[in-house]
Amino acid sequence: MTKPTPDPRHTLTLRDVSEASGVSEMTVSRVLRNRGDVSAPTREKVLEAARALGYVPNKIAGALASQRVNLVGVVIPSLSNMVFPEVMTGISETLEGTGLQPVVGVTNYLPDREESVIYEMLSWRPSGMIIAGLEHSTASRAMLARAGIPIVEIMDIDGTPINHAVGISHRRAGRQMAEAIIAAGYRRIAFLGTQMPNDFRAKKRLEGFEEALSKAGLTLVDREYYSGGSALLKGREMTAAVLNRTPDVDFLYYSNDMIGAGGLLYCLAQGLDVPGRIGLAGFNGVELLDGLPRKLATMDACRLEIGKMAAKIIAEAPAGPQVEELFPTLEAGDTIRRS
Amino acid sequence: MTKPTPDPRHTLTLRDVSEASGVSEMTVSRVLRNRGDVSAPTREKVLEAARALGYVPNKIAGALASQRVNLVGVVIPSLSNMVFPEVMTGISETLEGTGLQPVVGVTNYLPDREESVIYEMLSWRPSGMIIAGLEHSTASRAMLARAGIPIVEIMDIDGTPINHAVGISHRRAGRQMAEAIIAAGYRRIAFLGTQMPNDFRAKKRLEGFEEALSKAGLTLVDREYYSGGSALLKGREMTAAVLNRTPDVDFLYYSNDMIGAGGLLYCLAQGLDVPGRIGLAGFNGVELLDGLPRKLATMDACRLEIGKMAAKIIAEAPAGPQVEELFPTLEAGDTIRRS
DNA sequence: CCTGCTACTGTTACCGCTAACAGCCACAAG
DNA sequence: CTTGTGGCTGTTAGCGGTAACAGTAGCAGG
Repeated sequence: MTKPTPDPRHTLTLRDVSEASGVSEMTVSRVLRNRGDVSAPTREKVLEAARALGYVPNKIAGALASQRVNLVGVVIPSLSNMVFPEVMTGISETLEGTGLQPVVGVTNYLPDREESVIYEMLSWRPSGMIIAGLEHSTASRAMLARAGIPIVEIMDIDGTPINHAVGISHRRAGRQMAEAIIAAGYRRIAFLGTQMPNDFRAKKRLEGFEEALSKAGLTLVDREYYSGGSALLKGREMTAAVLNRTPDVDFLYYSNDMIGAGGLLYCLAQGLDVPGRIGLAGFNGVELLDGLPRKLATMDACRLEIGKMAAKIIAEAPAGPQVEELFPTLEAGDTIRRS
Repeated sequence: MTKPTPDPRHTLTLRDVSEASGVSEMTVSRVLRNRGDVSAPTREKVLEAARALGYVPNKIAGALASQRVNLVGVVIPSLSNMVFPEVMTGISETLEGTGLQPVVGVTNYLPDREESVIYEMLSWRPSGMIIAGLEHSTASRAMLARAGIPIVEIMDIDGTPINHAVGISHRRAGRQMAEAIIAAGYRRIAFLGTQMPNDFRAKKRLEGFEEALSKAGLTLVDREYYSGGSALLKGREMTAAVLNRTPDVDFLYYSNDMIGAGGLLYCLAQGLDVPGRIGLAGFNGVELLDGLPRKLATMDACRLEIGKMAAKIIAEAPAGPQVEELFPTLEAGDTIRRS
């Protein structure tokens, strides 16, 4: 008489597989991890038993025993703005095949939330962390610094990284855009952006932008902020507000492509001559918008590349700190006058 | 002479905090988890020591010992299409305060990938799983079924759930849209969608749509598929192709709002009378697009609500299976003729 | 025959934490 | 004085795996 089927509600362990296949737990472990030498027949027996039982290894126990966790924490402010999904794609692609796996945490641009997300992630002892931005609470920086794992701060390099960093200079990006706008002959320039005190990158772009303006003896003739809601719609509304308040404005600089697109649609609907009477520019190089009637001027933020390089750094865990600056390209599109 | 500072590279354990504060590891554990009775002064001492050392608990060990993991696996096909981020928002909001935390896995609509994502997640012994769709490989279903945790399949209810399900009937959604279109007097109707054999929900919508057409004695006069690229741009291109090939088409039904928006912009640019000469409709109710010159007809997919209800089921872990059907509302917008 | 080596399998001791239980003390009640 | 009782703290024994090491057998070479 064979042993009765064990309680099917009991979660399986190596011991179950070991008993079912008549070898030690250690051998089962070796088979399932493809590590060490196991004879072909034994291997077959074990795999067969594991499959038959529907055994799923317990990584918690495995990780505790081996002191190795194949997870990489990724901390980003938001998933809904088109920029981070692309970064994630880069990370996933590069991690593929390294045995590492990304785990995402979202902070909604809240420093407190960031701190708790980091804490929570570190408590799972990941093999590395990728975090958007260089601005973190003191506690966050301290936790990361003493975690003893590679930390990569991404998107931005205007500041002091904890360890590694991959990104672009947003300050420079803002400056370059301003220079291009000025060179094209625009002079009465307004800024339209999000009201997010913790979007440091948007803030830096604006700083660089204003810096370049002031170097040319100019200042912003108007500015408008929004928060929440549909970006495209907000872009329309803000644009209407600015045009109404400052009718002689000749350029609108948006903090992102989505509100820029809303503005563009509004200007076209109003029959304004774009880019003759008025020019527009955004930021990000969102592929999503390629189908607009006219191509919005923008700067691509190298998102895919940033994801790939960050993941590469984690996978290779270089000894010394590493800072990689990428250089966005300005795409003038159809909304800046050509000389 | 005081003890020398311990190796700062050594990762901290409860023992370090226990030594630093002069109490047992157990008491430290109790303090850090707020469990059991600990005197106020002891509590203070421990917290102080933990903070000073920068101790981050090891959840791997904790989970193994307590057999409890505060993680909920969420398996979705994609992050870049505006639909799942909103579902995630619903999940996060509801999980907030339950002590549970979502962990996302992305499958890119690939069944093999889905299987490995599920396996990987289950190996961390989460407290529950939320998975998009009802179609999974036999192995996936088996793993989920015997994991002994609540499983919620979301988005769709046209099929047999493993356990719980929350979603809408996509077949019915397609049917309803067709009925509205027919009622508005359109007769020469084309379909434009994605070429994704594994997007079962889009497929079901189309089936329902055609079913309703045929009940009215109609068939699709044209169809066009695409894959990859910028959805807005593809929408334009596909629309151009259909209008070119079938000039007398009078309605374009898109499988999602994004390509629908591209089509809308194209039609408007061509000076076509929308919705007089030609009508358009999409699917999803993407808020993002609210800023378009004209509001595209669509059906909202109840994404936020689905996320919330799924999370609620996980948190409450009801005894019996539970299937929740939600009912999307048709938003006629400005692209279907009003009677 | 012994040695050394390779190929395979088993034993033991943890990994860092928590459940369960066992003290200990002060104080109230009998 | 004994006995409870509640508040607080410590001890012990795992959780389910894996690293490290310890066999064991078979076989080639001297």
